Amino acid sequence: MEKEISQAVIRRMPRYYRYLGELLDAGVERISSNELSSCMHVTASQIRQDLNNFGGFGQQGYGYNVQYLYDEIGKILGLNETHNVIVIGIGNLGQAIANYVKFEKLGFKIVGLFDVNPALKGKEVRDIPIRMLEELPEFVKTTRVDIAALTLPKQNAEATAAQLSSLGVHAIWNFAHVDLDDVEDMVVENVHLSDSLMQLSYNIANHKK
Amino acid sequence: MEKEISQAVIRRMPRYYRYLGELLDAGVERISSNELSSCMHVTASQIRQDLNNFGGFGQQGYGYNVQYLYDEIGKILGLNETHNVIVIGIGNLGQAIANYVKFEKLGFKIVGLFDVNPALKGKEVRDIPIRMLEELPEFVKTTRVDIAALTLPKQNAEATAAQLSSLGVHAIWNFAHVDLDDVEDMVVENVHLSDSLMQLSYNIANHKK
DNA sequence: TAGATTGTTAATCGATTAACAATC
DNA sequence: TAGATTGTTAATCGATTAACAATC
Repeated sequence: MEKEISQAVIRRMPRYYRYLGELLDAGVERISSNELSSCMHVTASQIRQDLNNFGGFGQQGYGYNVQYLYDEIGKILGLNETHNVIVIGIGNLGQAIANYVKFEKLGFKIVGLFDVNPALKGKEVRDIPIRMLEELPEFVKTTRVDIAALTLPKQNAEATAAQLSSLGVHAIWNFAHVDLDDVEDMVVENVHLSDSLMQLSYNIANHKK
Repeated sequence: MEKEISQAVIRRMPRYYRYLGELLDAGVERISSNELSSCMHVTASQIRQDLNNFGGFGQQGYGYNVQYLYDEIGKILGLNETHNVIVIGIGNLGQAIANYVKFEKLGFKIVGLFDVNPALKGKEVRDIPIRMLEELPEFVKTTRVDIAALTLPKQNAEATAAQLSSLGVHAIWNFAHVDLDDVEDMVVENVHLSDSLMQLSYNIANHKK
């Protein structure tokens, strides 16, 4: 890979993927950057620039083959590989994620659930038993874990992240309201729900009438 | 308000708010943009630029008073007002949101829960009864609703959004995996969890070793 | 007053858009 | 071949960083 691709581009890729999926479902075979532009409300120029970061997927005079482009973007996003996911912190949000079937369709498979609350021990979510966090080191010895979803109180997030790193788990989907940028050798994707809600609140207050 | 403030700036405000809150908890009274810069991993220049979009909150030679700046950012984000929130779609995610106490501390109050599934009718989450979606028009007549959280299948999202608009609810916190940009007179904040997961997947695959 | 640090202007950098030659 | 539409270079726009005068 020559040049680093900006996160601004990466953020748009899943959206392309979604629209192409819908076009596929609708039976559309080919599409031009211009047509895609008008349904996605982005410029055709941006679409072509974004895609050409990864290669030339289109054909002059024709446009893009929807199925082909969909598959290629899937590969770019790493969706050709299955990802094993564990969820740490089985409160409401942790359960919601464990239950979200949609993720499995994208190749993200929940393989383990962990909590520190003994009352939850052995309970199941979608046939997956809740284990105690202390069993984690043992667990990762026998099961590959690609991603840990952290849905736990922020007080415990940093220590857990550090432990995960030492156990060889190097990607975190972080729902705890704390930054984990400092963790050694870790890829982190943050979902800060309260930040999102505050943004909404700002935009409500400053909505141009 | 003179010039529009960019969403890039707005996105950073909740993060400032969080760090200042933590400094407050730690008993810190004043802080310079430089100190804040080093703990937040952003440039001091950006901090000062961001803040000065909204006014001069600091003092030369002193820095910023933490409590004052915290309060001011809270006001900027509209957190001085209480927001009444309804949740539409009481699956796992809807329940998780209804249960998330943290939001109440920020002034977001869950006032109603709605679903289309009759089996849920009358069940309660944190003392709030689940109502049928058809009761929504009646409900908004008696209760102010500032924000609707949409945690429902994407098939129903667009129609529900349109209905909300017609009922006078003009802000949506959207968890459905569909874009709602076209809805008349509506402020939308999207939380696309699967997009976020795909971004993580990309960054795992392209993590520089 | 001297030192520190802001608020703000200017310079740089990067991302988006426009234009067009290449080519299917 | 003519028409369409890409891939890509150049132009523009906006956001970030640097610099410094203002001032507490």
